[in-house]
Amino acid sequence: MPSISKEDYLKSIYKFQNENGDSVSTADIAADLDVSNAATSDMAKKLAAQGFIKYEKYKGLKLTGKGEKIALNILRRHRLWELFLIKVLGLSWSEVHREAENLEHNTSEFLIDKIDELLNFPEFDPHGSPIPQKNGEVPKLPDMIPLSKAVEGKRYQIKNVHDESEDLINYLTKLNLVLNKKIKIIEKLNFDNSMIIENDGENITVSEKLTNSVFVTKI
Amino acid sequence: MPSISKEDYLKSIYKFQNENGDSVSTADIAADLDVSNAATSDMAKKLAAQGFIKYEKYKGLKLTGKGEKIALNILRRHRLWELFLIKVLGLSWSEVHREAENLEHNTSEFLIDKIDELLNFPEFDPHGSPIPQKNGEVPKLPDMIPLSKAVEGKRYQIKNVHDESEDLINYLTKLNLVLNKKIKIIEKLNFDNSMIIENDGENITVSEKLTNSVFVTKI
DNA sequence: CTACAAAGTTAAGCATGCTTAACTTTAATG
DNA sequence: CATTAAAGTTAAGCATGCTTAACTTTGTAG
Ligand SMILES: [Mn+2]
Ligand SMILES: [Mn+2]
Ligand SMILES: [Mn+2]
Ligand SMILES: [Mn+2]
Repeated sequence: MPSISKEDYLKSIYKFQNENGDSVSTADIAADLDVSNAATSDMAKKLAAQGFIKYEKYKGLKLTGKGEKIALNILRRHRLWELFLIKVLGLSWSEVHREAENLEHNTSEFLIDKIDELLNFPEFDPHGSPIPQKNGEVPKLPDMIPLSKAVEGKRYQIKNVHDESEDLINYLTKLNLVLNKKIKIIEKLNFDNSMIIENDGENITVSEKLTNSVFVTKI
Repeated sequence: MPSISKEDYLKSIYKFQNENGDSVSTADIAADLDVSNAATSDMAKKLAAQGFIKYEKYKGLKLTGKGEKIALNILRRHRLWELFLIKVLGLSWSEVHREAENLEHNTSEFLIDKIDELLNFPEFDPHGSPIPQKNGEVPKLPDMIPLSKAVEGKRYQIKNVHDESEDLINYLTKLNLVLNKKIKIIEKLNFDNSMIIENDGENITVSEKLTNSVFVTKI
């Protein structure tokens, strides 16, 4: 089994690969994990030596099947813990990510399966992200667009929210822009790419940073 | 905050101090944590430098107030997790210790308090050991003796079981010698210090190793 | 196609927490 | 009280995972 650090590297590589396809730059990983580029180059060699990634100097990192399996397993642990902490222990939407970031590396497969069972084998976590199943399958997300690409006058439903920033989640909670919420786009402002949307019958203005992190489906 | 290793050292020191009083030898800690004596001597210096223990070369280790506070906090985490895993997730008596050994270092104070609350602020863990409370107080155990010191013909109740050995716990479960069980001492055998006891109306023979790890009160 | 900035890698070094081997202190024995 | 075995410590070294500083490669602009 890889170390805790290696698990986090593999998870991060998976994330970027999943978002942008293909191979991932050391700089992206470094920024994501808050370590130096040098540390990431170093680790890339070790991960490649152990067969978790393909790594060509200056060309980026790419998970092997073996590496992806680990990454998905860690994501599964992370997302099951998040859901469990909300449903069973009453933690809030914004608190669970940080907690899960540690628990994901310190739980036996056995316990994870117990949690999975207690939650009745859920497919999505509290941020709308798919929970990899025990057999390795990843539930399909609906066809989403970032809220920033939504069209004036149309109605949308919130289906996924990037969960890394506690500030973002706290802000969304305050605005009551929670998962599965239905909203309407009132106006897009070219000036700063902010947006006026209708939620709970009220018009609110949201920034570009927010609209890039919230994913929606058209109703 | 101390590292995970340091937390385990402090917990171990507390355990021996609590059992045998006074100061603890490096060899005891080393055996308990399955590291070399050298590693323990090394760590003793570091723990002393940080004010967690008093350490005199060749004279043993002793927790300071600061060190004891950490040790009790880790014990609290450990024992709350054990109870939680049994009560909420249906793990078995023998499985929880190993799991808790990792979880105890990777949970926020906040989450621990939530677990405490959900369990309604319990005083004892599944092995009968006291759970240090949030305010630092340690619930009092009844006056117990090791089963090995029990007297022929008298009746006793199981009140505490050392929980480090999964084999022991599995064996006890098989014999249905569980917490709070009432038993009667039929015979003590001087030959090998084994004992014949009555449990569920049946006579069973148990070894000295077992009777030294099970603690009882006289009924 | 050259020069140069940006991106990425290598090198050297540090902290932590271990190991084994060599050495020192303690305490029990005669 | 001198000897010696047991207990404990120090020394040297290793693995992991970081850091900063120096260097190399890549790709783009002139
Ligand atoms: Mn998360
Ligand atoms: Mn993590
Ligand atoms: Mn335990
Ligand atoms: Mn532990």
